[in-house]
Amino acid sequence: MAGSITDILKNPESIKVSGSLWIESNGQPFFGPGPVELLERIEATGSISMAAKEMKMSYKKAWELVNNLNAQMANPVVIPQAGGEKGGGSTITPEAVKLIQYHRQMRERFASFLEAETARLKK
Amino acid sequence: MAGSITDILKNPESIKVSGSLWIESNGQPFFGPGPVELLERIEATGSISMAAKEMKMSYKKAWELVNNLNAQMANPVVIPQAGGEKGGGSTITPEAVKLIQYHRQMRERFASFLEAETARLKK
DNA sequence: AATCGTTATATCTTTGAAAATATAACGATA
DNA sequence: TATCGTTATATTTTCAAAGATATAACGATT
Repeated sequence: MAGSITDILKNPESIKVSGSLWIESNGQPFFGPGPVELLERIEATGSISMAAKEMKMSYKKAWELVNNLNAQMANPVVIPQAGGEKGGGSTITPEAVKLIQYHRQMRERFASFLEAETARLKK
Repeated sequence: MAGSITDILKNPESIKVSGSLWIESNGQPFFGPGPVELLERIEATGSISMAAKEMKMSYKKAWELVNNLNAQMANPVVIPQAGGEKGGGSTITPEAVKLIQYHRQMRERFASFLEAETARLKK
């Protein structure tokens, strides 16, 4: 529409509003898109190392994410076991499932917000 | 409230939803909080180098931001003059003012969204 | 033409984060 | 007790982004 922001851009059709969303605790981010996917893959594979490999993330980083998550929660979201049959593994707790679900819903609302902002930009 | 996400966190009172917002063109971010502040300071000081210094940003980076902005717009947002009285300087165009205003309003709406999400988290 | 502080650009250096590598500890199973 | 693949942790290496530095070009004013 006349008078919109897109009018003053060189490539009006390729424009959109984008963003990122996360949950902070103690002033620092602890639960964004990365940890969500990691938890989901730990649930699927039963292993931190396999989940990390699937995401092409170093085991170290994955382990740090898990550790940080557990530290912020009243009860752990991942139960790791070093040693045992097949060398060990990790399982996620009901709290983790709850977190994942919540984040997914939140992201849907955020996606709507972004779409609305992108639409607004053009009119 | 019982059953909320905050119940399963170690520090429920310090939790909040946070995020970042920007405008993309051609798939890459070109207008976020940094450029906004830079444009505002160029307007105030009449100089890219002074604006950069105020933000403790290298002149190089500031110049790159300005260049990138100008490249994405149908008409430049910053008019630079090398040489002249006092060595030169830069002014911003009405298009720049429009962009700044729009981004400010957008950020206010985003702040409301984040507050609503933070509130939702706790109930 | 000499001066000024700025814009414009190239090049070198730093440095901090990510990745890669290595190694130890673990515990059920056979 | 030997094996397995995992968790747990430290150390080293790599690499790209940021920063620092240097230099040229610019043009109104004097």
